[in-house]
Amino acid sequence: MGKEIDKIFDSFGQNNIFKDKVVLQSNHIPSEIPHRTEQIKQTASILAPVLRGERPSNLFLYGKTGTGKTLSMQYVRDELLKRTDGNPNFKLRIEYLNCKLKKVADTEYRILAELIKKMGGEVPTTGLPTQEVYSRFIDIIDKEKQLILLILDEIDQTVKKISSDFLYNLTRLNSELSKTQICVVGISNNLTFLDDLDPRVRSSLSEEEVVFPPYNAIQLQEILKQRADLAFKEGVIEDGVISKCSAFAAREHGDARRALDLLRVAGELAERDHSKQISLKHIDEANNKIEKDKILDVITSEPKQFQFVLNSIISLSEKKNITPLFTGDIYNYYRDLCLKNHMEVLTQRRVGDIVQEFDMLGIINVRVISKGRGGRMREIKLAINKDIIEKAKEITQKFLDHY
DNA sequence: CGAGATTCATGTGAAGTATACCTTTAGGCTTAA
DNA sequence: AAGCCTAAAGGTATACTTCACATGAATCTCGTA
Repeated sequence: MGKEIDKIFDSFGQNNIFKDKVVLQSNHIPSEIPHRTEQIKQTASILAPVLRGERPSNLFLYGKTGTGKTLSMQYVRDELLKRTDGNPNFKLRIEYLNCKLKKVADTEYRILAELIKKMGGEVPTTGLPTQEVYSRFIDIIDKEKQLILLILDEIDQTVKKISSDFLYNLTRLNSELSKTQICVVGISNNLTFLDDLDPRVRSSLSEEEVVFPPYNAIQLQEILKQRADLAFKEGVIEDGVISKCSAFAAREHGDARRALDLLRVAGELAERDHSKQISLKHIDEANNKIEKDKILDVITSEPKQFQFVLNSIISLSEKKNITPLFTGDIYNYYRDLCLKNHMEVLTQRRVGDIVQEFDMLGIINVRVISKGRGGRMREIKLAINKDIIEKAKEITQKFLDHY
């Protein structure tokens, strides 16, 4: 036993793939951001007034996932902080918040609570009127004279739960603040997000806009090469690996984050194989692994009723092998499942909403169809491959066996 | 035969309810002077 | 009398339920050719 472990750790120690893995991790901010100079310049010049202690225009960034929005914004943020750090004349705070985080920042209340926490305050998870949380937020911000830059990432994800009044209020907070000034930077993946917004909100939230176009395959290759040189030891990358990575990512609307993840995971897999090189095979494996991990992660963190519903969908589609499932079938199966396990049964209304949420998560595909006299219903298909379905079923099954 | 009415099974929005938790307040008890 | 604890009152966000109306195309109806 001891020898086995020694073997594992020893071979891990003599890492022959990575030189510096950090540069491939998604939170890493490189010193150079290729092909985004124009966007960074724009952002910087819009936000530059903060350096004189003036409030800049509210700003809105949009582009698809992995086009460097967050990265560029964080780069600009760091530069701004570098220049204001230690300046006694005014204080600059830049707070970044990702609104997509389920159960953390996906409602008005929770976003405010999260912001307060970041500013060093405390707020209970429930029980307070939102208005009260709002005014606490104002209090805590307005305690001392400062300039606040609020970066709300992926606000489009929450637009259904957040009234546009909230966004409007945020952008107009300044009138309620005496010492502090605030500026809102919104980041959105959805290019049509602004169109669905109340015109008042739109005009005040996006006084300025910066668009991030997707990278093309050539640009992706350059990005990958640059980072790979830093991350990997010499010669560990087999020919064609980089171009395959970028091809994969280009297929996904030029998602650079995806490409980098691919490369990193492929490296990890190669390391685990004790290979001397990262081969094309590793890229394929990495592609599966990433997809799988991402989905399984989401499923695992879902509450039990959601797991029951998902389990019903999986079991039903396996058992009957009818690929398009319909709402009614699923609900019946789900209800039996609950009864068998002595669980409370949710209403069909609610289950319908849960199914819709799974659709949003990309685990299933849902389409409302009308079968004429046969009624109207959702047509449901699993959107994940066999391999993942197996695992997903295990997860949800585990949940089930507890009862 | 074809236009319009009907129908089915669920979609969907709004309003209501249950739960878990928060603050405030008033009373009761303890304590120290 | 001041200070502290407790419990009740009054209030909220969130997840879920209830109620009522909306949908959209296959099917039916019925007047017409």
